[in-house]
Amino acid sequence: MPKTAEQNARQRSARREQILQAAIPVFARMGFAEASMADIAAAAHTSYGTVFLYFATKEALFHAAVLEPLSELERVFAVDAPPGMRPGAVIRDMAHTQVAFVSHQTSYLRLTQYVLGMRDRFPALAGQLFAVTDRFTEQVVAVIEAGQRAGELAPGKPDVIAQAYLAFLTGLGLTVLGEPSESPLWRRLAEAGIRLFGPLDDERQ
Amino acid sequence: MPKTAEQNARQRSARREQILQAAIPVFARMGFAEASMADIAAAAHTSYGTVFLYFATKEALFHAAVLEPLSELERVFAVDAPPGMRPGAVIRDMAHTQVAFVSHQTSYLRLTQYVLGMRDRFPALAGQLFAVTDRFTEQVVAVIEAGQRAGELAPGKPDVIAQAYLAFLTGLGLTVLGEPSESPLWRRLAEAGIRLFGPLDDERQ
Amino acid sequence: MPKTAEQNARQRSARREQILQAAIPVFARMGFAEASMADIAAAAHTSYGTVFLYFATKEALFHAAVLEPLSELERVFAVDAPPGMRPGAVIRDMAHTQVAFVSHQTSYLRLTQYVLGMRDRFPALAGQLFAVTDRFTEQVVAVIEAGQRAGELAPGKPDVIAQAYLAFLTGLGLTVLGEPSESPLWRRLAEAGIRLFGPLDDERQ
Amino acid sequence: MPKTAEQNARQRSARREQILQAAIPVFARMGFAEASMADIAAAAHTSYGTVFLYFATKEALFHAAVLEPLSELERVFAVDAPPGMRPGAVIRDMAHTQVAFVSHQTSYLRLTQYVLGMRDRFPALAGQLFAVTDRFTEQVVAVIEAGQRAGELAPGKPDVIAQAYLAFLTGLGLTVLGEPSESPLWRRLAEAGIRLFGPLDDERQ
DNA sequence: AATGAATGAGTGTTCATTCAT
DNA sequence: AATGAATGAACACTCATTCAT
Repeated sequence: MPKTAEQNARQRSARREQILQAAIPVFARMGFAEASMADIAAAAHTSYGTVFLYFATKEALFHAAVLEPLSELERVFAVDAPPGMRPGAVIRDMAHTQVAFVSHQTSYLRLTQYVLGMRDRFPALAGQLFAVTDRFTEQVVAVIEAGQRAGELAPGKPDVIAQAYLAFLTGLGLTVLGEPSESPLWRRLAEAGIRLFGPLDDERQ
Repeated sequence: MPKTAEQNARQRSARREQILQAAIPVFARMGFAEASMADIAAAAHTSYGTVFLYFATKEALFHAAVLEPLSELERVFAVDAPPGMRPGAVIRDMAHTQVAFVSHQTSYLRLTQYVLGMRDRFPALAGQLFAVTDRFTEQVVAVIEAGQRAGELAPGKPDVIAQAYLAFLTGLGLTVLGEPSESPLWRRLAEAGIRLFGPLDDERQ
Repeated sequence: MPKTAEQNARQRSARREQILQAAIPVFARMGFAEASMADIAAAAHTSYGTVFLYFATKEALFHAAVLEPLSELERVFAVDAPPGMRPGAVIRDMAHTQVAFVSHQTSYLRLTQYVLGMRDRFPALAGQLFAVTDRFTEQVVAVIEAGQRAGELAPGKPDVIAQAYLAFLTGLGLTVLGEPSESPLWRRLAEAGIRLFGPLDDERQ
Repeated sequence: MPKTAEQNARQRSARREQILQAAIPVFARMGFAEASMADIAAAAHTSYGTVFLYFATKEALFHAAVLEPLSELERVFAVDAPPGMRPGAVIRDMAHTQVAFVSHQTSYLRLTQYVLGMRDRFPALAGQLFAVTDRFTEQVVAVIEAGQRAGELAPGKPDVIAQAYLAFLTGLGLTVLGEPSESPLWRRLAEAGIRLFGPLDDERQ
């Protein structure tokens, strides 16, 4: 009995995902040029030729590896405060969530940092990443402004603060070495980062 | 009549430096694998073969490009307060100096971030870079402790704060896009970063 | 539908042999360094890259070219007299067989002589070749001793005679110029070489 | 006081000889392509550039290294019997002298064998070497004919015998491994080789 | 759809030759 | 004359892409 079209489509997209997920850590570890399609095929437990059935070129696979997880990233990094939550608490939550995410998604984040570092080599991809960070920064700016209006944050240019916070988050992925994601260091670093916002009720946990 | 040994030595070391300085931005822009020795030779205004007279292999050139400017970096990043200066002021000075450095040395810093991101590919180099950041963190910890003892900084684990500051500095290089080094944004970012230390007299300039 | 494993294996080993056989005369004519992999690929009617699918490096191909035909060589050079044959006749047969072999396998023999001449460059290979000649010499010594005991050969140190005969055989490959293998000269040279053994019934054909 | 023209010429030719003599073993060990001009300069204790003052190209140096010692070789290999000496004794003397020469001049002889093996690569040089062996063979033929006429040698085609003897001499250089030139083996091998001529008075020393 | 062998363009490295000093 | 730095052509080896099965 032949498979239905839907079964076929499902299987195709599962295989595609399997290759994509295998490619991310390989690209993150080796960079674009030194990651070979053979490495990726091996990591995905597929044969060499099959990779090309799903991604026409290495460049296309790289693009997909960089861009497809972006929406998930953006979702996690979206600042969605429950209505009525106080801005200071929103920021606290946000920072903890995002630092926790950094502590888990090392491969993919390192890949994005690789692309950011090689802007000139991957201008289109870097552009998309900067668009995401721009949208992210805008959201953070809005929360900061709310916090400052509510008197919960010290004054200061919100866009600069947001950019400083983004730099902090980004740098964490590069400079924190081999810390397991359950380590209490991550919570402490999140607390330290919160100071960038100038919280006036300086209560620590 | 052959050149004197001294003439030769001087010329050789000048040429070596010329190639090394040309290699840094090329490696920073393209990464190790995609930077070709021909690119580097062209950037250094030398012929292809000459590069190999001064660096036996591409790997050797890359190592030199990453490691040789390190001592200069360490000198700039050293925290050397004039005796009698108050810790809060020391930190303020330090942050401004270092952010200014980041705003100028984009190529070399991006190269170090590239190496940090590819730890698995360049373990020896990454190890050396981490040794430098460790020494740097130790110095920052000492200043923070002094500041906390003097009552100029809010309490908080000094090592965590120092690491957060390092992440902030590192992230600046990656996330700030095409800002000229004279832009006032850099000063503002430095001010924002200073908040990581928890300064109690929160007066801005 | 992919090829079966067996089909693949058979095709692979045929292709490997094709490349190896093509490499032998090229290496014999040009030596290791001056034979280019492109030459060999052309001689094997394969593309450049394909050669590397079957031999990882030029050195590996050279080793295979020198060592793999050795067992065939050793088989031809083995002295296997029918039981009851008289030692003098055994020697006569052996010499004719071996000189005939030299007259045919010019390429491969020249390659072995090249390796013997460059002992310092190819110590491992030369060692293997000397091991073969040692085994060969032992066999010849045994026949000489039998012949001397039977009174069919003049006295004389058998090992020295065997070595002289080996030198004679080896030298033929280098000094005889462009003689077709059917030329009667080869038979006459074999007869001349037989004199090294000191045959007492000096009947010529 | 400036050097006289003659002093100059003498110094030039001494320097040239020094380079040439250094080149022979290097070419013999490594072959043409793998011997670098830098190796040769080092072996000759000259600077790199100086080699090119005396030999315009590597090819020219190789030609000189192969051809210039040829006349000396031909002199040693010349069969110059004292008038009145019996042909059998002439042959005995000749063989001992020539085997002794082989035992001493390993480098240069190996170089000539290298050229003979690579006839297609060095046709002009190989041609010259074959001319020498031809002249040599002619002389040996003459002695053999005299010996056969005098009844001191068994009958047999003199040119075939001479060629067999040449093969024997040539092969000695390749197959005898690391035997010091004073070893008695060389005398014994010479004796063994003499049998090629079919001496009728088979008295050994 | 899946496989992996075949291809050849691209790059690091060597080294004979040139040449300024 | 002597030196050794500079040059670029040549070659081994890699690997993305194609394609026959």
